[in-house]
Amino acid sequence: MREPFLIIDGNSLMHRAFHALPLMDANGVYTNAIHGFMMMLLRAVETENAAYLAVCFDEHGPTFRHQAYAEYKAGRAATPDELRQQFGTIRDLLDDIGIRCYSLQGWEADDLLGTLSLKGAEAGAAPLLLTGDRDALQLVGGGTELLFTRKGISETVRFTPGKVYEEYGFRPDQVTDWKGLAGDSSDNIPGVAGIGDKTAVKLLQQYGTLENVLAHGDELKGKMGEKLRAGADTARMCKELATIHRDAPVDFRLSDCVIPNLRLAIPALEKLGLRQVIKRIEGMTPASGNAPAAAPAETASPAFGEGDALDTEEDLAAWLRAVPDSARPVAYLATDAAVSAAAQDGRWMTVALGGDLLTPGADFAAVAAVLAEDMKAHPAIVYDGKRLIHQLEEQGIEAPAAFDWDIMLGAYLLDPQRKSYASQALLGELDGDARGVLSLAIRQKKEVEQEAMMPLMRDVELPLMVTLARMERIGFRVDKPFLRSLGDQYTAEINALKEEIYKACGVGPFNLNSPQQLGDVLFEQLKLPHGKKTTRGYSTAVEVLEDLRPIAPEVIVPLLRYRQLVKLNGTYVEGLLPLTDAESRVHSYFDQVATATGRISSSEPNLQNIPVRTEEGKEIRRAFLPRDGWVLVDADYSQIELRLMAHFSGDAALVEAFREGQDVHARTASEIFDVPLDWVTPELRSRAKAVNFGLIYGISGFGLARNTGVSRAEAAEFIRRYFERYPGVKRFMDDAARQGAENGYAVTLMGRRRYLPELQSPKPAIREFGKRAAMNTPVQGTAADIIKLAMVRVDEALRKARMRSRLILQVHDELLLECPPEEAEAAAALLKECMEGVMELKVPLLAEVHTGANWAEAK
DNA sequence: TGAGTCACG
DNA sequence: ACGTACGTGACTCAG
Repeated sequence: MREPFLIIDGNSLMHRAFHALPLMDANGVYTNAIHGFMMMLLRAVETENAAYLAVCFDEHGPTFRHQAYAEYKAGRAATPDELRQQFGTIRDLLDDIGIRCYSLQGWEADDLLGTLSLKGAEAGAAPLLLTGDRDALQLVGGGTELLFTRKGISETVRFTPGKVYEEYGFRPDQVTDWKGLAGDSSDNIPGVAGIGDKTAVKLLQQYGTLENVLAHGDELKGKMGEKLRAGADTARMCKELATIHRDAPVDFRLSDCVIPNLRLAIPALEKLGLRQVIKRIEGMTPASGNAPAAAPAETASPAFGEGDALDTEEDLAAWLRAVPDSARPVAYLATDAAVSAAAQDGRWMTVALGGDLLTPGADFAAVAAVLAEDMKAHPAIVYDGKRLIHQLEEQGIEAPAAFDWDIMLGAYLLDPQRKSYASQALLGELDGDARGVLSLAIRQKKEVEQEAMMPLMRDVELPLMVTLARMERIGFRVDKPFLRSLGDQYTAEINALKEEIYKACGVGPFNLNSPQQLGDVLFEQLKLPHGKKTTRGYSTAVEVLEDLRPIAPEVIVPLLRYRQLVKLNGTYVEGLLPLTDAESRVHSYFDQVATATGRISSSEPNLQNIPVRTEEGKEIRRAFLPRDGWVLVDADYSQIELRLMAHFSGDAALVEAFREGQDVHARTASEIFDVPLDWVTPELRSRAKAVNFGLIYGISGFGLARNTGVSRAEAAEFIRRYFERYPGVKRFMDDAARQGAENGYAVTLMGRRRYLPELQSPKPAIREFGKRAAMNTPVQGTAADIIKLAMVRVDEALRKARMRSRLILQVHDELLLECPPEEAEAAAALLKECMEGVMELKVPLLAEVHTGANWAEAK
């Protein structure tokens, strides 16, 4: 299926928008035409589901070929200053976003439209012109269609050849003939004096072309004949003037026109005050506009059948041998049905997979072996390389240790908030084709480079992908008998608690797991005072129940215990056991593209939320074991987020606390409660700790109060005192929020970005949320950068030292190794070294290491 | 499928 | 003038 290639006449649309909209300005810069232009562009991209986009402009300056036409155009009213300025701004804006613009000295924008539509169709796309210039109707046909703007900027009409005829009574190729005869006052083309639209159409319907009309001029009687003979030369000239030339010497590659992430426009649009446009971008579904699609091969390999179902792994091997180094890296995509490859010179091939009589095709293992061999020698461009590694290893094939690029990771770095990184969402129509992977990768590399995230990709995300794949494959051993016996204890106690609760409530059995039914019993039947309400009824969350404990302990105490045990049993015993493999190991999936801040997430099972805070919960950790006879070595960063706060803010007191190795919460307590360090009580320290947490989350008095139980006034006072004592931190927080608003995104130490459209919201609550995210993201995100880099270093160091110890888990600020006992000491030292030495900050990084026979012991 | 709850950093 | 701590995933109920 041909993918829509939207080609916009920039001059036409800017004029159209300028005249349709009242003048608007932001700090003295006029913006009405830009606003209108962007709205038209976005609507067309979205409704047409465009995969490619180009914008053409006139290039003013010396003209040669079209001098006559230019002179005519010069006869038009000069472009007003208020519009002229906007042309410069829109060009910069489009460049910023990465939308391909074409302009060529001596050529009009519509010549470029004509040329690009021809080339686009040749390259396999479906060109769609967007313009308000009727001349362009002549370009319709041969696969090209046209959207003609109508009614200001709000509507367009779609022209196919049939629609042109229906509307005007002549074919697209007769547009110039028509203009030669009837002229076009808006274009300063006179046509033949005395011949108007209707007559021109009649003549063309009879004679076909202008030349033929003139040749038969003698046959025409009366006034019309005279007019024609008199105006013949003018008519020929007018036709020439109206003719669009489709041979402009443009440097065109369809892959250059892949639509970039339009969110990139947000910071610049914000500066221009174009909120409506921003909203429009935010409202777009990822599949439109944000879904860079792929270029079909511009020159397909003649030597090998493209997508020929009979191609084999030998054909792939031969194809690969024929790929010159200059055409590498090669992109690969493996789906259930096929493996395809595409090279930088446009050559590509597909090997269909099969394996039974109904679906003949190559054997995946055989194709995969060829693929892996090539990837080892030449790092490749892939989609979801981690999955590919697993696919290869399942076939007993050694996977490559490095990749050139992964478009899933690329898409994540460029927009970590996307809902989906499914190949369908990234590649659109070309899903399933390596050519799509290749062209998207090319686009992404440019953007990642532009946004200074290349080191993050190269040194962190790409190698980490390989490390995570290994961690997933290795897994974490679980003590099943121990877990089962825990489960039995929980179940017995849960059943007893159930009875106790029913009895205490004085009502028959009801579903304790239903917040609705529980709320009904507690607050309607027992008439206990209710706290906050939820959409469905009363909240039965722990905070609420805790408050009820003194009022109705006979119900609440067993209920809280019940809740705790049900959680432990359901999630961590019964949830975990079915996930173990034949070796009693669980293989968590580490999602590298899941979070907005750069952290990884863990699922099936989630090993990042195994209980630790309560003694009851900690028991679960005893069920996590190293390989038989080995030990676990665990290391966690001490206060990494507060240390980063110290680093970023440079705040003297905070930096000093860490450099001196002080107990930072105690120091904070001493500062804000104005007592000597030695006098800090556990109570004061715990309050100060809450304040420190609050800071990391983007502090608010309300939040601090709610979380610590102190009054709002007290919370506000704590914060006031904190900022008084730590003015550098205050400055950092304010700067973070301000920069978030100015740039439209928050950024980490390694350049990872998170876009913050919330800061543009008209709703204050949403904007406040945006501010907190702007303050938290650099801290949480940099911590993520740091531990990710440490993981890569640890993995590398272990292999270099030829150790058998291996990384098996990451929990945000914690790494876990399983080690042969004789390596434990060395592994612990290596782990500490890698984690602390990962980068040099204004304060030292500290990692605390422990060894144990199970996870509880190693903490 | 979304809301509520709760486990973690 | 407004409702809130930041970031996740699993389980359960109920529509």
